[in-house]
Amino acid sequence: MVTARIRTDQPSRAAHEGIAVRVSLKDVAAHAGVSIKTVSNVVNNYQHVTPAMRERVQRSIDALGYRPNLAARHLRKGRTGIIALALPELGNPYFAELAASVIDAASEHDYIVLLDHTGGMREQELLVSQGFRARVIDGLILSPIELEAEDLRDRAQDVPLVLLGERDYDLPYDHIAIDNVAAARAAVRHLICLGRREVAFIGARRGRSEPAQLRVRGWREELTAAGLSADEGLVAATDGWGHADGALAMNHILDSGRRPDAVFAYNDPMAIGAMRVLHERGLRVPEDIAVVGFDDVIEGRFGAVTLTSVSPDKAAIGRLAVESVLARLNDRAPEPRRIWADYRLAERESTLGRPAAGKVTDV
Amino acid sequence: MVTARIRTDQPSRAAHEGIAVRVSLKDVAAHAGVSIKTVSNVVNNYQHVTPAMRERVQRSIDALGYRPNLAARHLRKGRTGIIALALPELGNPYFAELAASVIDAASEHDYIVLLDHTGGMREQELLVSQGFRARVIDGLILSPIELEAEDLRDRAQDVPLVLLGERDYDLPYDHIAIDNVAAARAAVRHLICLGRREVAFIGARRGRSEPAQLRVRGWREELTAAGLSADEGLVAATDGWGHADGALAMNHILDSGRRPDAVFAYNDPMAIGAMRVLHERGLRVPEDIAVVGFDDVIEGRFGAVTLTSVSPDKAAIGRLAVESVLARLNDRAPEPRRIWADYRLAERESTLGRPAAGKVTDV
DNA sequence: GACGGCATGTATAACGTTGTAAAACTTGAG
DNA sequence: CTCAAGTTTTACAACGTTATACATGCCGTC
Repeated sequence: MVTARIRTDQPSRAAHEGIAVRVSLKDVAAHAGVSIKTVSNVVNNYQHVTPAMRERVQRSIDALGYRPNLAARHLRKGRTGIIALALPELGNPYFAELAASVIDAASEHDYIVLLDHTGGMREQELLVSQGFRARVIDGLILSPIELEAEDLRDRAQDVPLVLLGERDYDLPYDHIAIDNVAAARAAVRHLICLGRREVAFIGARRGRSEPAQLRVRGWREELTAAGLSADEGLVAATDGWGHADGALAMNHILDSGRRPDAVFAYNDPMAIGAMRVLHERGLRVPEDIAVVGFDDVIEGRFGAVTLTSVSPDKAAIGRLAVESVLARLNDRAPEPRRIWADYRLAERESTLGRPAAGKVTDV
Repeated sequence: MVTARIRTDQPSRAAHEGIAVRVSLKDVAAHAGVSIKTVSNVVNNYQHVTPAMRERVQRSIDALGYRPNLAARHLRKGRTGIIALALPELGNPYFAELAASVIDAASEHDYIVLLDHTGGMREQELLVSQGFRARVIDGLILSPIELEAEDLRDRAQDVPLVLLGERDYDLPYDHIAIDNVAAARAAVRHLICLGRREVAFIGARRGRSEPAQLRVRGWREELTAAGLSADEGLVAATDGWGHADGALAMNHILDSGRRPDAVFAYNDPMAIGAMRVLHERGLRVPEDIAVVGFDDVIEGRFGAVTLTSVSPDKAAIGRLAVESVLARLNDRAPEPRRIWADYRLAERESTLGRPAAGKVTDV
């Protein structure tokens, strides 16, 4: 069969007219009357090329509209220029914002991001970590939820892996996170300083125990340190981490007859779900119950009651994750590191004495 | 330099121990004592392979832990198995949810999604549409904001392009969207049926005119059809489409001395930003001012006042987009089509007579 | 029992790129 | 002028895969 490729005398014109033309180094070389490798040298900014030659070849490149074939380059070099980012859920705005920050950071290094989501399910996380979902990647940034250390232990080390988030493995991989225990303690301390004495925790994960563990621990430690009781009856387990889960958990606590004067939620959507329930039940935030969330997502700043939240430096996390992956790719790979990103506590109406009045706060 | 590849007598064992081993068809062929192509045939489920041979080769594949090299396959076949999805913003939960739906749909066809975001900036959209940001893709799904028709007209037709969203081009590309004019009219009609007479529109785009145009048009048409005046003084232009922009716009309208009895916002985040302002100014929703948003993002269901919103069928949009791209890839390419996705109006507290009481609504 | 036809397996040549090594030029010193 | 020591360019062989075309073996049939 005749190859379906279209060649014209004036490919540049053809290209301009929108006809598919694939131009290879070979074509450029022929056009410029030099060898393929010389063209390659020009394309790759090889040092020893005379300005005259560079000029001449560049002219042909422009004329033909040549663009390197990445598949071939990849096959040859073993690099794709793609890193994968696997997150539990895109629906959670925290992860969406994180994804944006990773994409931007990667793009600064001329890397492109392949995005995947696991739903926080071990099965999916396993597939991702072993590269079965995306097999064209130079590196992987994974934010695991259910994955166990053992799942990662016998992973083929083909592509470098960087872990994100709250899970705490003892494994030879870079891990980027904020200090969850300290951050949780800061949040709870803030509540205690407001005079709250019964602080509920919403969002311990039902079933497998690990996720949220660190934040629960922070909650427990801080209460204990303050001489208050860390009453496990005030810890509400949930199946997921969405608004609805927060609402369910809040209802559950209130239905059990408890009346905490503060709630610390695993994340913002859950805190907002909880606030909705409080509103429905006629409980005032923060007068009756103060609420603190985690992640500082944008929507927390625009509710009827704006939400106090632990605010991780998402931009830094994205940047650090990308840099870690690329460092390992380029063999500048030091010992596996635990990298702590910054965070702060963004205080808003949900923990203030007086609720809103005036202008939109803290945008 | 010696190639860094490690080969052992028992690669499977090595793989299990996490040592990087790259196994090619050649290795499998040697191991099974057959030709490379035969192994390839097995891998590709070629029809004419005896069960015995298939069995034997498969055994070698498993033993060596062979996995096809996608770069090579791509180079040979001209396909990557990757489609790109370029959205304006991931921070907007609508787009995040849409991304999730595209990823899922793609994964059903064994395709992987490369995600990019343009910030809604023409420059970025141009780069994306011409494939300068991602050059390893089989197809592109783009949700443009500022891009003009002319920008797409002289695009090289290398990879199929499918357009998403409100922009309305007369170009030979598939376009998937809901009927924005009709949806906007439905939203405004709903407000009118509630007895509202002064309906403001928030979110006409400042500067370049196109985006939001269809929704503004729907607003205008429906008001006119109802015999009401489509007062352009009630249309607030904004720079972006976030919560803060909605808040600014709402403030702007109120500061101008107008007191509309309803607000129709370009999207949910803007509607929520507007509601926050109304709350700060002591105006009640819906009693004083009813609010309708667009996109039906999850957070609209958990505010103190839940938000009525136009709810596009995001799953369908994602699915249709992926199917369109793949159809065009496989040459089953009919005439460029405009495909309408479903939508409905999700009615909630922000347009009800009486606000919440009872349970979390409509999750 | 040779022969067409079919099912099965194989050798080889691409795909477009870059690394290596060697060839072809410069240049400047003796 | 020659030759050594650069600098610049070239030829060629990979990278791992699949398409093509061909070789083989096995039927049943004339």
